[in-house]
Amino acid sequence: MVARMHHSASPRKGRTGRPRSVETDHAILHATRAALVDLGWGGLTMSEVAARAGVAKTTLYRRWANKNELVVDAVAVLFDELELPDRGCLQADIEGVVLQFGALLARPETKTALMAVVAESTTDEALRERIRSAIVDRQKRLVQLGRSRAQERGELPADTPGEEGARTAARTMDLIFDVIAGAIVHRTLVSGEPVDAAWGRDFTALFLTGLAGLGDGEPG
Amino acid sequence: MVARMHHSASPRKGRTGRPRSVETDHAILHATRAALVDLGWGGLTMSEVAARAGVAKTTLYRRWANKNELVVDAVAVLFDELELPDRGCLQADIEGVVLQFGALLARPETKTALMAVVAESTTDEALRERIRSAIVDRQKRLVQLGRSRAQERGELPADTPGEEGARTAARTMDLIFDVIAGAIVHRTLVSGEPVDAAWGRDFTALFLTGLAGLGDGEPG
DNA sequence: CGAGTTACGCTACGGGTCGTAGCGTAAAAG
DNA sequence: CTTTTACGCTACGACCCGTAGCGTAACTCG
Repeated sequence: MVARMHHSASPRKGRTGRPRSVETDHAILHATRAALVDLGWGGLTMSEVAARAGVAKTTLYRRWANKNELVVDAVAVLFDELELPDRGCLQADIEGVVLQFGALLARPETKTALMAVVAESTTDEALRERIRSAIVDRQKRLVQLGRSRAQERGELPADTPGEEGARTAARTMDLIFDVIAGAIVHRTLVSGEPVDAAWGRDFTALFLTGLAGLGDGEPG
Repeated sequence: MVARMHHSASPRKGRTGRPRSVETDHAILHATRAALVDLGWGGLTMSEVAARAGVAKTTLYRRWANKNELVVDAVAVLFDELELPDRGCLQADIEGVVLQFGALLARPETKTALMAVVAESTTDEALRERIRSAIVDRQKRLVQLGRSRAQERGELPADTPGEEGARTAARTMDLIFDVIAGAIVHRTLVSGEPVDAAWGRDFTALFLTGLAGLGDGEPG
């Protein structure tokens, strides 16, 4: 993890000179999200963000090298909202996190920004790493938590001990994550349909029992 | 479906004047994909595409209003490759289409372009519609085909007749589509991992039998 | 307190892209 | 040959990018 000189790793206590204003940090990130809502990704400019934040454009470039990194940080904090309260059973936990993530993606700033930076990350390795540490890892924690919680309840088989078991467990985690997050993202952004309670039930049913077991449930 | 005057709806036989060159069409779309590979979405410019295609920049703007629409059309033809040969059983059919779609998304031009235009489409309704008709609908046809094929085999229950049954069938189709496509896209673009045979098997198992039935299969 | 150090605002700049207008020419239909 | 449309070329104003230079503000250390 290379500690760039960008943004606030920590105020570096033994540091001389005028410190960076954290208020300015927040103002910039907030202005970025607001501009994202109004203008979308393509219409977003550094000048616009600077103007909205009441800050000189040079101040932006002292903290972020380009638009991509700025937007990642601006959006990343939104993912802190994600939580996984214990709802008693695996099905309820999944439905809960699906609706949460769906609501997060329904917000115009995340909707617009997330796919754009992911697209850019395909040709920018540093950006990909920033996205991973700032966003993806936070989501994955939830998957891990939900899975181990279900294992404690006996709803899922415990991991096979040993190196091989750890590998398959990791693979399963990755698969689960891609399926859940991918479906929600695709539903929201590509299909353009809302992730509501009904869809959350349908998805969870498919996810838990598979395609074969689908449609055997209640009609409502 | 508003018929824009853009690109080639059809040569309009009873039309006077010099016709548009279809070679120029292809040259531009090909140049767009090539430039996308080399420069990525952010680095792509209309001037660059025009130069690569050996065409005046004005010719580009006579056919496409902006970068987004050009890229959608340039990438859309790649989705024509998708097919669904009958592999005998539902599981094999799914694994096949998963690998196909994964291979398509592994190509740098699709990888880079797809998410970018989807991101833009969140603030551009016309672009969204263009994506839907040019890309999404082609994929959805495969889902429909695979499902009805499985129903004929008796692997899936037939649709309930009547209006209500049609609605739930449509909902199920949408759900299936979002889950499959979403997982592949997420795996490829966000997680940055390949959609290979092993992952295809794992995903299909999860998709068919659900999370509960996962891990009971063969260890290899 | 003053010296050193860093952050900030402001202005200005070269370089690049955008999307369009204007014009002359090329290729089709009648 | 006339009409109509497509094409290439040039030029243009508008905008954004990212940086340099400079004066000032804020904080630390001696």
